[in-house]
Amino acid sequence: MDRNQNIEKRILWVAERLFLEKGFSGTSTTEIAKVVGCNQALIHYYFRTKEKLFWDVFAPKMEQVVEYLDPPLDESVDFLERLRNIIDFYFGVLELDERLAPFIVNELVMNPERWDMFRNRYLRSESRSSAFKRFEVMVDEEAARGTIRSVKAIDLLLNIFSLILSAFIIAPKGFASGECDSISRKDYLDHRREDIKGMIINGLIQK
Amino acid sequence: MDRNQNIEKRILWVAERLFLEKGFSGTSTTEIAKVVGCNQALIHYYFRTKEKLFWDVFAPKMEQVVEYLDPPLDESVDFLERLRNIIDFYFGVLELDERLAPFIVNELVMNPERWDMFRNRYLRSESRSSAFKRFEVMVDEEAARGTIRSVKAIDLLLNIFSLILSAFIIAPKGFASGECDSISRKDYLDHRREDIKGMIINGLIQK
DNA sequence: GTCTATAAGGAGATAGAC
DNA sequence: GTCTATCTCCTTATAGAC
Repeated sequence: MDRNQNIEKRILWVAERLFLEKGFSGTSTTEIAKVVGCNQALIHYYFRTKEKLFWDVFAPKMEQVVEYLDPPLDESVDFLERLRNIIDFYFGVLELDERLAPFIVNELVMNPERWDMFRNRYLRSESRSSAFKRFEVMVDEEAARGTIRSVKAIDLLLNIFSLILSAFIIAPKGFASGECDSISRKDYLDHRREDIKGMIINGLIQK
Repeated sequence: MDRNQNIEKRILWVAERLFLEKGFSGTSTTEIAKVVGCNQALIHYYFRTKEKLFWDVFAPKMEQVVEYLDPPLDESVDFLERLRNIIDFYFGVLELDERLAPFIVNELVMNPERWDMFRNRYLRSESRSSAFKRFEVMVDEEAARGTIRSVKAIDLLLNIFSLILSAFIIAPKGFASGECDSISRKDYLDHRREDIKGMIINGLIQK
């Protein structure tokens, strides 16, 4: 961290780190101040409340994540390859910062008010639903052509998100009872990514 | 609640409900006392600390969940049918109390010390690992016979747990952006259970 | 066994000096 | 803009009367 940045930015920077690591309620403004190297009153001078600080920290981050919800759809490859790319893409987003998945589940999904706010701010937009519609059309066309079995796009997306999110939530904690203690986290995640792709693709292929 | 039960049991009963609904840190001993109808000091008289109360509440519940980790394996039906039964079984366990999945993620998986404790107490036992070994042998045999594609048992289990847990975590909050607001929660869960079974089974069938 | 009272500490937030 | 001091509230936990 650059100690010469202005304090407001340093507060944002530290708050982001602590919120991600210890959660919102697990982080006190006092602690943020201590790490920043200022006093606790200054946090409130700049951001008034802790909740507002939270949104000031994560609004830009969420914008960025929502950007990612439109993965580049390379039209030159077939549907299954496109799907593989999408999975790689989402997985990659969460891999950029491994604290992101636990954060999303804990602070957004688990917290009704925050989730509503997030949903209204970022998921209800025109571009959002049209992106989903495009995906839906793509899946329906493919099913009609008989290259994949008939599935609803929403179910497919839920399965994909479930598997990817869980890879970062469940697994790091050694859900496998010692099975993945010996291998590195990187290897573990690589393995999960490939297995999830295999799972999804195999589940779609027409028998 | 039977108001005539002894207070110790009523504290356990109330604590369980509040811990499940509002999480451990979101529940104060003061609030538990208020609901029980006694004073807050009594909580500490019986359970000494809040953390000990937590384990006294959930140890029996965890015993029960771990029991369930050995689903009845009906040897008279084929492997895929057995797998369907297993998925139904796990899904049913979480459906018994829908607050259980969020609780497991929030209080156990997300909390390193608790997870270690849970793991050491309940998952590292002899019967636990031998149950997994039996499952592993079953999967390996089936793959060798060629009825399913070759998968590692641990990957299969991770995928199953990921999908089931997420069904209770992600979905209730309307991940689908309005898509599942209109249908009942029961319908939603039924749909997810069937879709997950289809997904897993389809992903296993040999091409 | 159950109570009141209170200790001891931490939280978020604000007032006001500089 | 940054500080100290403080307010108010709430937490877990304990001491001691009954």
